Amino acid sequence: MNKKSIVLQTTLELITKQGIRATSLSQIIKESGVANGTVYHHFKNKEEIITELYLMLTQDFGTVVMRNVPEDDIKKQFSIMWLNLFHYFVNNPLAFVFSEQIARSPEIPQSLKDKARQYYGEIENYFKTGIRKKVFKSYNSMVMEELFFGNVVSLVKIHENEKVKLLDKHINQAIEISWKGFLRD
Amino acid sequence: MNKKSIVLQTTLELITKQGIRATSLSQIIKESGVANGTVYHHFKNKEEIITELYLMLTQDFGTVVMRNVPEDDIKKQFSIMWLNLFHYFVNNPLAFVFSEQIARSPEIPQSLKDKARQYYGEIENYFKTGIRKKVFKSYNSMVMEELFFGNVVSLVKIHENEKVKLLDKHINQAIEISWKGFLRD
Amino acid sequence: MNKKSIVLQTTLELITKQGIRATSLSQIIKESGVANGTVYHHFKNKEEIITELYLMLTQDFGTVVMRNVPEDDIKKQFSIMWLNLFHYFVNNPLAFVFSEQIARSPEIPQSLKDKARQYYGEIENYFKTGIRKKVFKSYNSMVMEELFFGNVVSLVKIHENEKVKLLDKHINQAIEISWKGFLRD
Amino acid sequence: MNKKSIVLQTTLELITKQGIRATSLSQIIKESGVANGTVYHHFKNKEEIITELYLMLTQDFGTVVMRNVPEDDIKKQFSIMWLNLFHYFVNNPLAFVFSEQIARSPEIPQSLKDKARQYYGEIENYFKTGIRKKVFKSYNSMVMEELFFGNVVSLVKIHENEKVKLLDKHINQAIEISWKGFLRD
DNA sequence: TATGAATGAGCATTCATTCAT
DNA sequence: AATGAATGAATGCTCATTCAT
Repeated sequence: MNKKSIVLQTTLELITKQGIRATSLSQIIKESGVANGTVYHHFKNKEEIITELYLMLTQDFGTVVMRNVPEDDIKKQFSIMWLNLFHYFVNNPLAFVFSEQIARSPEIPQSLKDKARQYYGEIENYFKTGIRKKVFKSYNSMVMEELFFGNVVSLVKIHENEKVKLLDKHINQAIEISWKGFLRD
Repeated sequence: MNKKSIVLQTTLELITKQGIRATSLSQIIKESGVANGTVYHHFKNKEEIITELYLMLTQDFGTVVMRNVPEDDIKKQFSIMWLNLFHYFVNNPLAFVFSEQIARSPEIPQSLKDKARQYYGEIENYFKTGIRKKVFKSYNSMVMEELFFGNVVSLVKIHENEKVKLLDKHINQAIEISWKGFLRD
Repeated sequence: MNKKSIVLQTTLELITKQGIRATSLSQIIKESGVANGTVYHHFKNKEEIITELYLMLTQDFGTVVMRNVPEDDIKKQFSIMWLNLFHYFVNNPLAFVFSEQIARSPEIPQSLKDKARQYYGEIENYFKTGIRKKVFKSYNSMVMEELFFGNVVSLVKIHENEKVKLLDKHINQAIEISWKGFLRD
Repeated sequence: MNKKSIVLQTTLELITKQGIRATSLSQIIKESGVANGTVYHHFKNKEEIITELYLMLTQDFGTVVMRNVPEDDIKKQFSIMWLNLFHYFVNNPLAFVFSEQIARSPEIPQSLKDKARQYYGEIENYFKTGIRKKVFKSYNSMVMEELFFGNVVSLVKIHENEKVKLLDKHINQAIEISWKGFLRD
């Protein structure tokens, strides 16, 4: 494992723990046991570390969400997508942090935000298909996506909070609530 | 308007624009035109400014959410609560930022987070009543609250994004989706 | 003597010894015994220290050159001006360094360079008068000024070199050479 | 063109543009497209690049100044030498920068400075001959050289300044002024 | 001959905070 | 109540240089 990877990995961990702004380069350097200049040999500046990290994490985002999604059953598709996203965030806290911070933080350049947006393309397609098939009511697709996404996020937040033990039962309830909202009456 | 208020107001604006971590005391001082020491005369440290700001913003949170909520009609209650929360966030971006950052950021002490939690008491009651009245299915109440809350947040985010013009139509769709999810079949 | 003056004085000495670029802020801080942040309390950045120093040094430049210059005798005027400039540079090495570096160095903003230029106004007038009085041949006045100035600089350089002891005799020779060059045949 | 030459050439250009101190090795490396270590393969350190460059530029200095200088006519000799030097500096800005910086900058070792000095030997001889032939007044020869040299430099500076268009007329005036100063009355 | 990873001292600057007035 | 001089740790970054390949 070369120094560059070490830096990336360390940064990943620190940001996950503390957020982007709270993570200083000095901390990254100290934690990773790499020399000051070494970081700058591999990265142009601090932002580039974060950008690279972000790209690493999001590049497989689209495929992750669609993993094991069956061909036909639109309801099953919903559950699987929902859980895929949920587990992805739970297992990739940084990806979650990034997703949450994307809208606001100026640290993440617009180009990246746009790139992230495109990963949702598959989700958008899903909802449009659902509407065409008369399963979902014909709501605005951006609203649908955002609510779907937000529902997953809400559950991840409960999970993260750690004060409450999140059970499978709760997750299934959330999926059910989420699903029902979009249905045609 | 005394110096203390000026500092609070300036901080409010800066945090809204840039987030908590990105807002430095020097910036607050420069922007507010107040002297270095004056800030420290009124506040013990930077954290105290934020805490005080947070308390200012959230103290009327509970009443805001319940404003104009009718006695009987549970569906109308839902819409009004939903919109109250939505408009509150749209008009108080800092409150929104805080809400979003509460879960994660270590800058906000746990005591405050707990305090914030209690404001949701009214919402919790609402859902419990709804379940008792057999309008809502008996989901876990924390899940319900969090999803309700998250749905509002999702819409605020669309609104904030500014790329898309959020119309009343979209808001009504969101409320409908949100409401349907919780219903008994 | 307040901290700001100490910083200015220390910087003056260091730049005189080492040149502008060779003088680091850390050095200024160490040498002046002032805290890091104190410097930045008084100056916006390193450039501002240099600018302020430069203005301090050059503001009396014009009057210095014309000090004790007699009314009538154009030859005596020449000698006095020449010596005024010479001694000014010898006694204000930084002013000399600055003068030398003005043309090239990008550290000194154009606005300052222009300001410096205007101090030469008196010298320009002197030569124009001399031409009108048929004492000097009618050379281009910028050429005359620049050569006059350059002659002084040449002698200061010999003086600075320290390898050769510069005697009054040499200075007088230089003034004579300088004077004769401009004369009408 | 091998890597070593590329490095030298790039350094030459950068120093000409920015001065010695402002030119960093990293810049040289970036600009020349040569690898980090390659520079250190060819040069012991940064100073050696500059030294080598300096020697390259000055080695033909003596011959340049004396190029096409006629045998007899002492006045014609003066003009030619003057113009040779002028054009040399105008065409070799780095040589000019070096000449200007020689006296002060500690980056250039004394040994080099002495070496440069010796190139002026021919000029020294010229003036001594002139004095012997009773054309020049018997001024100190170092003073004469330095003023001669300084006069050329003054014109180069006007030329460099670019604000004023330097015409042949001006150059001829400068040569005339320069020449007249040294003459026996 | 040429490469580029690695280093750590040093740089200019920003930060939250203290304290005398 | 209000000021602003003073502090020094910390930040992001550049530098010249070393070394194994």
